[in-house]
Amino acid sequence: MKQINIKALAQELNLSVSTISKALRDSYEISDETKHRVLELAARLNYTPNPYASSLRGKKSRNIAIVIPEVADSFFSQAINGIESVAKVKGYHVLICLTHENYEHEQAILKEFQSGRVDGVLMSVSSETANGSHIQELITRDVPVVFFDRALKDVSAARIVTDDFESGYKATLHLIEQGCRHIAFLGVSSRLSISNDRMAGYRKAMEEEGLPVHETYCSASAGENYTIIREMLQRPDRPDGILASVEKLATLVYQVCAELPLAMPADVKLVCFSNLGIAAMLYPSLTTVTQPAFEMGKAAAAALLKLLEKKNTDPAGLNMVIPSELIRRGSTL
Amino acid sequence: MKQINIKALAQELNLSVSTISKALRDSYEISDETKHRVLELAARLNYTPNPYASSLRGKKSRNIAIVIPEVADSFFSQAINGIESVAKVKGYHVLICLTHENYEHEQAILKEFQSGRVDGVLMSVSSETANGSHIQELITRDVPVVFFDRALKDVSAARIVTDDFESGYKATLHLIEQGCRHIAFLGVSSRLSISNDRMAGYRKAMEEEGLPVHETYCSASAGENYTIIREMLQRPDRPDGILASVEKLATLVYQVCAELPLAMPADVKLVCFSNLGIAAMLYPSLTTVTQPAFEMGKAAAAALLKLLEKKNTDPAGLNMVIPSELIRRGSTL
DNA sequence: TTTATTTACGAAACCGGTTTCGTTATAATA
DNA sequence: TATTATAACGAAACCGGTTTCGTAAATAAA
Repeated sequence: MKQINIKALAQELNLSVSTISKALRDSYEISDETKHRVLELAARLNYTPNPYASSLRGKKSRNIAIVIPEVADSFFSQAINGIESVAKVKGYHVLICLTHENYEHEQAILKEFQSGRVDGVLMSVSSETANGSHIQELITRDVPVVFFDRALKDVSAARIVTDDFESGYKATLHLIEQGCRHIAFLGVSSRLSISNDRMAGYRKAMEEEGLPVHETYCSASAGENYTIIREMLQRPDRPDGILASVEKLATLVYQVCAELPLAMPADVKLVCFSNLGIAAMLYPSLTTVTQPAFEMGKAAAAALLKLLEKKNTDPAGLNMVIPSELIRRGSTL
Repeated sequence: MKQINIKALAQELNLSVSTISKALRDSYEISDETKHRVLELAARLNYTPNPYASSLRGKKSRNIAIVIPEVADSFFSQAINGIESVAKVKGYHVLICLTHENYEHEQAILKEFQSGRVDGVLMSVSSETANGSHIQELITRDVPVVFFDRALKDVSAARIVTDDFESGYKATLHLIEQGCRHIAFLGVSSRLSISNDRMAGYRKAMEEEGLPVHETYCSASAGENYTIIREMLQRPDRPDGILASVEKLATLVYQVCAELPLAMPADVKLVCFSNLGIAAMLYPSLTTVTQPAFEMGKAAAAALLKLLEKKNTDPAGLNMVIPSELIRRGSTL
């Protein structure tokens, strides 16, 4: 089947391609009657404009990218829905790009974006990302970037985050109140603001109570993390409380506890940053720090669109901190 | 910052744009020395080709689309990873488009694809989708489509599915063996093959045992589904077994049972089609029919790429049925 | 030496919209 | 009536790569 393009419409109506283009874009130069004829024919022939042609000429793709570590995570999948909900009404398409927590992947993806493939980027950096030169490079080339959740401190871009420090602090206090004395913090990366801030909140709470801090970093590999958690819980001085900074780690704690076995919450209490809808149906039900994922996605997309629409906006003015909620459930009670 | 394009490279090296283009594409027409100079400069200036320009000229976007109802679902998020893993090695980009189980959304998305935005489409149709004219139209315009998991029977396209009938049959037999007599099937749509086939397997098992069938359709709205399930479980003749065809419904069953309260598995036993990694940590742990999501994604992407590379391939020859696995856990034992 | 090939490159058309800059009627104003 | 403004449209440049075709110089074959 032959693709119908603007030229085909022009021939059919005995008009020029420029007239068709203007009619489709509702230009004042075209009479209402002609516009009507063009629109009618376009609808009848099921005409769909070639997005690459307009992007090439107009230097605008009307695409925005979401760069995230993975989709199989309740926070990210809900954030995607939030982003998509605002992008759609503004006529933007969304490209989802996965880094799989890998720095090289992230670099390669952002490098590609220098080509003009997208007008702007929403990102949550990978746990391996140590510096933001690849992000800064993109911003230098006039592709605005908005961080959501996982931001880098050495890049000046808008950031939509939660109150990570306070959440870490409150979650730790909650564990302490429930009687924990050896509380371990499971982070994902020493470079990540979310991990650092949550850990700082944890550390403050521990130090206020004069308790020793145990900070452990996990990797992107579920297998390695399993080993780390298992060894940690097998030691004689094993923790009686765990604060896990990402959802993936909570599953492993449940698994290891079931295997050893250790009873939750009697032997070990667990709090996890998570947006899992079924947290309440786990055994025991999981105490979570739940982030406003959908709202964060919406806010991040709104910030990016503001940057795209008015170039002279100060990114720092778009920063937002949206509070998380500590939901106490069986794993700590 | 000025975008560097092929013309900039040409001026810098005192060559023509065609020579640069050929050098970058490793054409035999260009001497090794010139190629080397071009590659070196391109790397030094961080040149990234404009994908829209090549797509426009070449009529190939090297983009494939994944059209699915949602991302917040363990099956789809794992399938995405499978698709992405094969697309990446073949140099294709992946666009994820969400229908939110809405037919109009799905139609609009596919209509857009008539523009040449993507070279091919992988899709799992929405639960509202009753007929495949929008899909057929796309295929007519030479955009190949491959179904994965949720296929439409009236569209002739390659389909990568699981053994839905057998899975439904086995899951139902399992419930019967565990003593259930009033087993309800929770489907998502009477038009969907997965729902129909699973239901047919359920019906066969029930009829073989001379048991009455109870088929209920749920919608895309969690609120409505909650009401449906709650009313079903409050009736005097409430089911003592449930076979849920999608993950979202299982969560609601847990919730309703906790509220009424009904004990699982004593009062109600539950089997659900799901890929949730934490199914084993639920209370009670969830008996699942687990699909090979990652493998299905890989197979679907491989089939699509085969269609893209050799036009004359028969779609029907690419069909695959990959078996699911019934994993017996606490909710039925 | 003459002719045929090969090598290495450039000019220009092309992809399909968008936009600028005419141009020709017609209407409005002086 | 002469002049200006306006309405409605077309021709062509343009976006940045890709590809076809042509060509000059170097090399090989006759």
